[in-house]
Amino acid sequence: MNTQEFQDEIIITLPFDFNLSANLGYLSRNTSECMYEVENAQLIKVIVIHENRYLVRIHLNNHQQMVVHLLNRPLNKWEKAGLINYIREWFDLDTDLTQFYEIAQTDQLLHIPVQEHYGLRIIGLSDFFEAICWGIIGQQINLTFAYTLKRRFVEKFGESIEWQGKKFWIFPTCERIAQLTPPDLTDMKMTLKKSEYIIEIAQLLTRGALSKEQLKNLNYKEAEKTLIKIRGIGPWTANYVLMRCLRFKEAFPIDDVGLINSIKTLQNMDRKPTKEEILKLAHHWKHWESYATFYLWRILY
DNA sequence: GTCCAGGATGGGC
DNA sequence: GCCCATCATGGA
Repeated sequence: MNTQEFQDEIIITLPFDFNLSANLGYLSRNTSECMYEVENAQLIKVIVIHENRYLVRIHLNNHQQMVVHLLNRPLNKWEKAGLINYIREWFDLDTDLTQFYEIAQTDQLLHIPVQEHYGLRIIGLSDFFEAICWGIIGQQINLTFAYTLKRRFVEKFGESIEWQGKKFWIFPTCERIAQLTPPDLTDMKMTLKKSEYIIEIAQLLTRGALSKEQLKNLNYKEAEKTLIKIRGIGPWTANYVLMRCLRFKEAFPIDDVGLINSIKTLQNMDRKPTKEEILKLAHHWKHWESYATFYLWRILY
């Protein structure tokens, strides 16, 4: 094999309106995050594609291109193509935001967050199981505690790659979690219900009764209905997963406390807005509800 | 000590 | 279909 077919660096061309610091700003919003590390305008993460693990470091070069360095292994050309696809989807690089920015410019809620975080894209959670677990973990508890629970979960049941004395974690597989019993999770202070939900869903995924590919073939409403039928996944979690993992632009976690509080703040209200009031405000966002929500979150977190 | 948090479920009506 | 008690723990 000709060694010149291998390489450890990839260049990715970015949309003109992409802003790395806006995106790293989102990624560094919580210091307890355990699935990647942000430092000195660089992002380090383990990316898993077809059970292959790539430890990557991402930063910008002087030409506003994304530079991806492989830290644990070289790539052949097929792996390179797969990794580029993964990263383009992760940062939603193939979505044209022109229309969203036009809408936002004249929107009473969105014009401020969009001005402040221009260039931000919805950062994906490509791993379907991770997206569902993160949704369930985050139900009805404050974000700080949610990050603590996720870290315990990942460090107990996930694997890691060591690099320069640091561990970079891989989210636990559904196969691993499918073998657990609820006490394995309640021990780390997850509620019994959430423990049951996560294990049941891991078993669904393991036996192929639910998959990201299956949902990809459905339209938004069908996919939402499919997810909500599953115990532990309600309207909020379904839309969170559809937004961050399946990338439906119209996904809208309208019950989200963060969204509600963000609107309360921006509207200078002395009470929380009702669902009807939010729907009225969101009327102009058609097909961009997910992006609107993501930008509104940035006001608070 | 009190209130709230990136909600969901199952029961009653 | 809507309302509501309950889950359950930690953060502020």
